[in-house]
Amino acid sequence: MATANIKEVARHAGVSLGTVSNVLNRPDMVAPATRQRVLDAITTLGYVRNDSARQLRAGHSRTVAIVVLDVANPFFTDVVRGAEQVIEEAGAMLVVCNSGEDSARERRHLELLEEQRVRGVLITPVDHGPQPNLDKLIDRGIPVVLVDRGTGRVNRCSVAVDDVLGGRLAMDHLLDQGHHRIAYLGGPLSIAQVADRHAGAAAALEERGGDAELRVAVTTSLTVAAGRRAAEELLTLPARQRPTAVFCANDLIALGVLQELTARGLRVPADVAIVGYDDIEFADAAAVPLSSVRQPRDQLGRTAAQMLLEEAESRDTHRHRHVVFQPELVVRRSSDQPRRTRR
Amino acid sequence: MATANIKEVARHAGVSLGTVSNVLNRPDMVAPATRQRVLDAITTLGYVRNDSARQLRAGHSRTVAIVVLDVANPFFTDVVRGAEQVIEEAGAMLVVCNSGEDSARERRHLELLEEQRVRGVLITPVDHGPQPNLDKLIDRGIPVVLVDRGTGRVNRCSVAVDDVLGGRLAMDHLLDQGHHRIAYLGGPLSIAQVADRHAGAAAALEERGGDAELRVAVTTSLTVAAGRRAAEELLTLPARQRPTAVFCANDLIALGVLQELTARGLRVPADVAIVGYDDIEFADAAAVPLSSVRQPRDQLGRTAAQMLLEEAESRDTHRHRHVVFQPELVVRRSSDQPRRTRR
DNA sequence: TATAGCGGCTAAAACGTTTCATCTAGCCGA
DNA sequence: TCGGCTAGATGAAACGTTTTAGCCGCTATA
Repeated sequence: MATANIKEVARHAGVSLGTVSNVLNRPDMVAPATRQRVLDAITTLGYVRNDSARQLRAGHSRTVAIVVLDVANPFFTDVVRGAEQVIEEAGAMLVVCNSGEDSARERRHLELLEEQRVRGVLITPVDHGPQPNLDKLIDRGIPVVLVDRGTGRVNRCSVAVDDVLGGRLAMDHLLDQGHHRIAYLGGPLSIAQVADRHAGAAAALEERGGDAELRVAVTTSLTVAAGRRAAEELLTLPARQRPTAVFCANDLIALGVLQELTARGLRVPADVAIVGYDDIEFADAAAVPLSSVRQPRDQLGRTAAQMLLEEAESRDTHRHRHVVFQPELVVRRSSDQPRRTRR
Repeated sequence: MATANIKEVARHAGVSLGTVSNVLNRPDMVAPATRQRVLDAITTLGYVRNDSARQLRAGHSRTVAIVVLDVANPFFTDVVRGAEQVIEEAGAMLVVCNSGEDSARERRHLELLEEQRVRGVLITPVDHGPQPNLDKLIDRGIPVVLVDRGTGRVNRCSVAVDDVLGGRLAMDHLLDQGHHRIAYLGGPLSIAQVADRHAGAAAALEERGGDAELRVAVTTSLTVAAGRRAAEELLTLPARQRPTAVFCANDLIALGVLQELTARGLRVPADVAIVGYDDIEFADAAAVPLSSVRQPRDQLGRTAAQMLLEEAESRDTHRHRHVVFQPELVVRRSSDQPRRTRR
């Protein structure tokens, strides 16, 4: 059964085509009796609006896209949930595209989205350099908001979380607890987040002066296994040189460290304190609940979506903004034990 | 700058409008020289196809939707990745919608998707009962494939994984290892998966005869915390009645059990063996790597997508199918130790 | 030499909306 | 009685494609 169109509805209700459209879009412009007749016709015919035609007329669609690096990554899933909320409240629709860290796929997605004349694009781009694809979108008048990447570009909005501050928070906490020998575990340093978190930690240490030292162990990846290996390394040190606290670039590494240390008979936090990063769901559920730096992920998504909608509404008066959120340290058992200052 | 349309391209290239369309859609129908002229015009004008117009003409879009219960759930993210792969290979686009287990949102999504005349819908419906929304879609000629839900409806395809078999596999394994006192932990039983996995385990036990016994402990949720509580309960039993193996309805529970047992000084698997379900990423990374029943999640997505595309291609000749996949037991350390039969 | 066939192209119709300029009928005030 | 006004409804144009019927000029065939 071919779907009924607006013309059939009009005929069925004995009105003109324009009237049906008015019922749909500006219901109070049409007399109640007529309106009811039209609505009846709509239900009896099972009429459903044709969005293509609507979009064609309008010149743009009512969907917003978000292009993420990995749909399965909890960071992005939370961002998506936040964005979704805002977009849906605005009566629009959010479509999620997955670039899978593949710039060819990213480009393909952007092309399709452009063909669809989407209202705007939230994106964490695969590449860090110049982004001709995104510039093209913007030239076409499609607003783009960068998520967690390269704040500061002049022709688009962005949202991000301050990783340097995150590093600071973790380090300040460990220093407050009285630790003097501290390690930073994470890598590769080519990942901006890893480098920033380290920079923050180092800066905090610097500022506090004192005699505390920060040992850096670069891992090859941000996985549980890498964390275990790093912990093994630490254990080769003589006890008196061994760090009494480790700050990990993410929670997976931290969990690996936790596992390896307890397996080798060390107590957390009594012998070694641990602070992770990301506050993933498992941080709280670990054998020893893990202290971690939490990023306001869904707020990231919400804000990005709001900025996008705002730009889409008022392109001319819009001024691009770059919002940086502050992370927050969640202290749990893994680092919650002040260290007797013995020296 | 308003986007150029096909007519401008035609004028610019000195050909008719239809020729441009042919260059776009059936390039080899047009003489090489002309084709090149058109292509040049396209690039110099920065022409981008307008998908709305295309869809309007075609009567349907080239996008397929997947509606999941939770974008952040690893099960669904893997299904999405599988589906994505197939859909993209077919030159279409997959949009991910999140119902968040809220049937109102689900309905809203389906309405929008219907307005968009999507090519088809993959969905794990929120409600188990009759599904008038889906029936409506199908009446309209939009193919629907059920994912991991209510196989056997006659007017749509479905894919699922055999949870009963999964329960069997786990139980057979534990019996093979020589266990006689076994516990099943999970709940609430109102969740079909939880009930099915138990049913499978019970059936396996039944068939094997023997004197082994299965103790069932119903938990209130499928979380790490629930697993810990369940383990605590088990520990109140006198050692001689305590199960020597537990099969958990999912990995979160299993991880909770593992944590609690080791915290209380029991060894896994020597004192108690554990088998989980789902084979989440953390199963392999746990303190004691966790045996688990793995579901072919991305294959679920791939197959569902294939069935959908097939149905969309040939609606008339299409026969609905219900594919049930078999799960697979991944044995790791947590259950990898035959038990000396001492009785 | 007439004709059929064919490659290459054109012109026009159609898809289903929204919008906008008009039209009509009814009412009020002059 | 007439002109002006308004609420309500109309009809046509426009959005940008794809598709289809048909045209033109050429070559191969009878």
